[in-house]
Amino acid sequence: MKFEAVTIKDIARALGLSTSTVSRALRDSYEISEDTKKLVREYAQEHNYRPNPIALSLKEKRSRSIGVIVCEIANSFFSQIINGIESIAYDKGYNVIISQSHESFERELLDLNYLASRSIDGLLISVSTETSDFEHLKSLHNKGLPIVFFDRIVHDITTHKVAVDNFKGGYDATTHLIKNGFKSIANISIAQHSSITQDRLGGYKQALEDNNMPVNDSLIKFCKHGGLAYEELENALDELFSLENKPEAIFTASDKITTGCLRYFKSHNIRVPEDIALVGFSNSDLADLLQPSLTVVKQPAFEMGQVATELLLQLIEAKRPDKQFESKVLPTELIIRDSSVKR
Amino acid sequence: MKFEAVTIKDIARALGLSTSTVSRALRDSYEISEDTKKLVREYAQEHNYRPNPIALSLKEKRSRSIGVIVCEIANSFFSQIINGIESIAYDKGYNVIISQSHESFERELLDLNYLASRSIDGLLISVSTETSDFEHLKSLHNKGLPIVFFDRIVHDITTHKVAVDNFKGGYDATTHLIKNGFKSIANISIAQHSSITQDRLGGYKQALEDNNMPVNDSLIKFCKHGGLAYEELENALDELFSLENKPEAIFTASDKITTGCLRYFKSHNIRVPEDIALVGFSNSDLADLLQPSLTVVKQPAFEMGQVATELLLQLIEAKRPDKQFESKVLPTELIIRDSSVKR
DNA sequence: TTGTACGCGTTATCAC
DNA sequence: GTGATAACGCGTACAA
Repeated sequence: MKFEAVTIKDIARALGLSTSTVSRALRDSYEISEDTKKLVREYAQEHNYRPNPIALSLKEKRSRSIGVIVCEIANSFFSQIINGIESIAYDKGYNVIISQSHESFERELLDLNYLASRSIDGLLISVSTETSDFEHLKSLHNKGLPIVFFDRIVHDITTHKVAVDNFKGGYDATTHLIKNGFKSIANISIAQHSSITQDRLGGYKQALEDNNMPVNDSLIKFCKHGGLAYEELENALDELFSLENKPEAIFTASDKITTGCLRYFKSHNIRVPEDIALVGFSNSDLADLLQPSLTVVKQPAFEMGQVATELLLQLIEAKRPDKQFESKVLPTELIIRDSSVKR
Repeated sequence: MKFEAVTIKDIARALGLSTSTVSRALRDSYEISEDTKKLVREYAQEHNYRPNPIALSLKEKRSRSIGVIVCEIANSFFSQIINGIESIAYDKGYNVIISQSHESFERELLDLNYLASRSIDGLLISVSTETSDFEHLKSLHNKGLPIVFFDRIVHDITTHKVAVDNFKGGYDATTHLIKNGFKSIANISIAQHSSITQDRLGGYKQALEDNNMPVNDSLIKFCKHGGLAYEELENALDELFSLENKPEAIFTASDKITTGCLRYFKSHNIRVPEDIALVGFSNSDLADLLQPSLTVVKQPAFEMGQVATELLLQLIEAKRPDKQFESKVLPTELIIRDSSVKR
């Protein structure tokens, strides 16, 4: 803080002691007499002494802050994750510094640079949809920066990872559509190379195969930029709806894309589920209140944030570099509502 | 970062110079010869030297980080605000440390304590709905911590403040309902003492009066805890619907309360707007996709975050303590959709 | 039981 | 034009 805080030196001067005595008294060292301790403690209490975290950081070569990079804060899924991150970090006395990549690789590089320059002790990251080159992360990781990946994983880098069972999420959603009688089922995901796309798409394909249905590539669309810009999704949907074999249902693999579809349908007077059914990954609080209420694959976002943070802090506070890394897989939940059920 | 970063000392040793020379060379001091500068710059570049922000903080007695306290991150309105805050802070090289009060006074005290102990240079806060005692903030403010209030303002403390024209927002929403033929109009807000409640309720009352309609206190409800718990809102609605003179419309004064009403109506099979009309403050991205699409009073949240941050940084970086404080008032926008219009 | 001196990384001041 | 030194706040090895 800008205003003058009480320092150990101030206390020492006021009490006619040396700074080391005061320091030790405050840390309840066995070397200090009870009388002195009491004196110091009372003075410190009264003047609201707080150790200066910056001085401590400099000394200990750790900042007690962790960096977080997500594509967007203003997105239910990620804000719930951040909530989970904060809940753990706060308890352990760590700062959380949040940066947004806005799904841009370039911006992710800037963020990373910024965070590195802020001396973070560790990094939690869900890589941007554009990111397919991981050198920037590898380089930092090799220099010793503890990293934990969550949501969108980087397989190339060996460290802790936390995600949901994306394959099963995709499989369950697609199976649900099939069981409800929908024949041609489209899939819209973020960039093709993303780990979540790979897994969710894999589940989608497996479900089709298990039900002896063909996998039709013209029904599979990717939004390279994560559908952050509506136009991107609009193009994909325009293409799907101009197909001879129009889809009867869509499985969408991200929050933004899911709600974007609803918006497209509304503006094109396409009825859900009569004209087309919809199941999508979404953590929106409002899914039950939408028109129609939305069948979703929901992720335990809060827990994901918590688990990732616990792993990161464990990594940071480990005495000897750990060589055993975990890849935690959390369950998804299929919540069935009106958007996917024929009336 | 945990891993060893290159320091000025390292460069000095490697180049056979003194640390002061290196420091000056890097800062392009006129005292240093071009040759030396070039030598130092190249070495620094090559070894990716970054000044240690912690050491700088210690020296400059400023942390280049600002604290933010909001009730919740996972709320469109506040996540948009945080977006605005980050956009400015990032540009100016400041960290943003976010804490959530979860609408609890006690938690707000803890947050404040935590942030103060992290040596923030300034504070942006929208006080919790429970907060009616401002001594904790006054005390920090008096000690010299720059504070800017946004959204939920504290009038008792003289500093910069940023909010929307809440009175007009309430007035416009209520007037809109009146013009659409609704007679008995209820109002549900967060805690009565909150600045936004005062202003929005004021606008509501004024609109009624301007249209020669009575203000009926039994139609005015407060959610002391901000409606974070659904039960609180449920009770308020139960009471409203058991009135002899049931409301024909509701004006809700916060995001959580607005969508909570929709949820209540849905579970009670109350049709909107046939059985009851609804207009509420909300910044949800999904308001247009809800059932029914929601008439909202929308706030320029992103801008609010930006303006508040600009004012705070101005305060922090001011040479001499400013005595001229601004209270910025941003416009609200009434977006009319189906929830408030008789069919 | 208490005090002195040093180092963390940086810059400002003073000296040469 | 360059170097040595002190200072920011803290904890601790070493000295007394």
